[in-house]
Amino acid sequence: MTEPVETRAQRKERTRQALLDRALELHADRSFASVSLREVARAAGIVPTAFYRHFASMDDLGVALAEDSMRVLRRMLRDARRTPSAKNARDSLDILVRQVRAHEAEFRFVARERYGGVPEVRRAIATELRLFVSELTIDLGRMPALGDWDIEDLEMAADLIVQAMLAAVVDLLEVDRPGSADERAVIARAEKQLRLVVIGIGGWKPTHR
Amino acid sequence: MTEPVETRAQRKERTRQALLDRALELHADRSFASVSLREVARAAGIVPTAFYRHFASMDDLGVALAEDSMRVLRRMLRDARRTPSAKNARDSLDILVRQVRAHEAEFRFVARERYGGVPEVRRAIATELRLFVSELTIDLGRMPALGDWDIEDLEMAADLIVQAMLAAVVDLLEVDRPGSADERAVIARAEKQLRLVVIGIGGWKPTHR
DNA sequence: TGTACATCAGTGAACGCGCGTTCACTGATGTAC
DNA sequence: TGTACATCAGTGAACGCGCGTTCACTGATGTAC
Repeated sequence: MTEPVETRAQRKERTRQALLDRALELHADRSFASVSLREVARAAGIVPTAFYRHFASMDDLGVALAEDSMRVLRRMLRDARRTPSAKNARDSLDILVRQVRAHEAEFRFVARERYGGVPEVRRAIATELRLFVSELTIDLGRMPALGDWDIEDLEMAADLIVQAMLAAVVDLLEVDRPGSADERAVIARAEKQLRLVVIGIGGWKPTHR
Repeated sequence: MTEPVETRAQRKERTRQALLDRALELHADRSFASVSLREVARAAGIVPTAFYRHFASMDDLGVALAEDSMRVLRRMLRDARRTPSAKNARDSLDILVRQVRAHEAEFRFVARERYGGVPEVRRAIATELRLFVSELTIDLGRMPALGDWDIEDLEMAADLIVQAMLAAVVDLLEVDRPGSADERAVIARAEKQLRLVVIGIGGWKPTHR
């Protein structure tokens, strides 16, 4: 008997990942709700009933997908934090665009299912997005100019930035050709919006303290 | 023979409107894509096959719904324009909140289907939303302080305002009890965000001219 | 005003299809001794 | 190292269901004369 190249657990994990990957792919041009369990199983090369060895339902898989996708966003924030130049709008946008292009499917999932999805998926994304805003809030609070801001004001500014950047991501995903004039226009606008918010922050009168 | 109380055309229009209304209701707690033709027909009190007398498909009905819903948004902008005090953030938010509460279903449709919907619906909403931003851009351009702004910069600011306010609408729709502390927090944050953008606009250095 | 015909919103039977889910199973991998 | 048994990822047949869509129809409303 030759040693097995893969343990049973590894093989199972590979199938699970295949289900997630194929589901994300099938989601590219329609809503997640319209992707069926049978389709995903077929695409992953297993029989429909074997799906249940990995997820209790498509909703369950959707939640896993939401968590995986948000992990990509959070990693991006951590990257940005490690890049000292990321304090200026252009470089921050650069990081964002690079991440979006490297993880189109994940960003598309978050953008599309944030509001349109199954309640369970929507809740998972909302939770993760709130964590994301919290992290950004803390980052903002560390900036010397913002040290005396009320926490609620900081959060409000972080939220505005996240909303604007997420909207830019959606536009970016709808651009047909990366590198086109359309794409440059979207990036330029997002950069201006970011700068506009930063100017607003500079002129803001903190609520109290 | 007594005179008919309603002409055939009027009756047909009533059924058509019933289909739209019921579809919007059924959409309240799930995605539009998961509302079936048969459900809508059933709710409107007609047989499934009679649906085709009014719309070619559910996608077709969805586009009609998108147009109707966006009409509500545009009417709101026109209302705001007629209200002189609407130049301050608090009063603008007031108008928005009142409109959202008066037309929850329509706002919910726009918010949820903007990204998640069937391509055709998404395109319809995107088109109408672009028109909406254009109108707001023109309004901004009329403000004396902004007379020398580049049109692209104005549009960028209008877009940021619309994105932020639409995000506030979504939060508003997810608040369970109108008038609750949650609702007041959402409104307060949206108002601050609007003021932050206005401050940003005040400090903006126009691109050229 | 009365009659004959046209229009057309809504009916009801029927279809084939893909869906999620159940169930008893198989056979390779893993474990205990 | 070899044997006997347990585990469990994946199989395949089967189910009932709601779906969108077709078709020929009905009967009230509308129109032409």
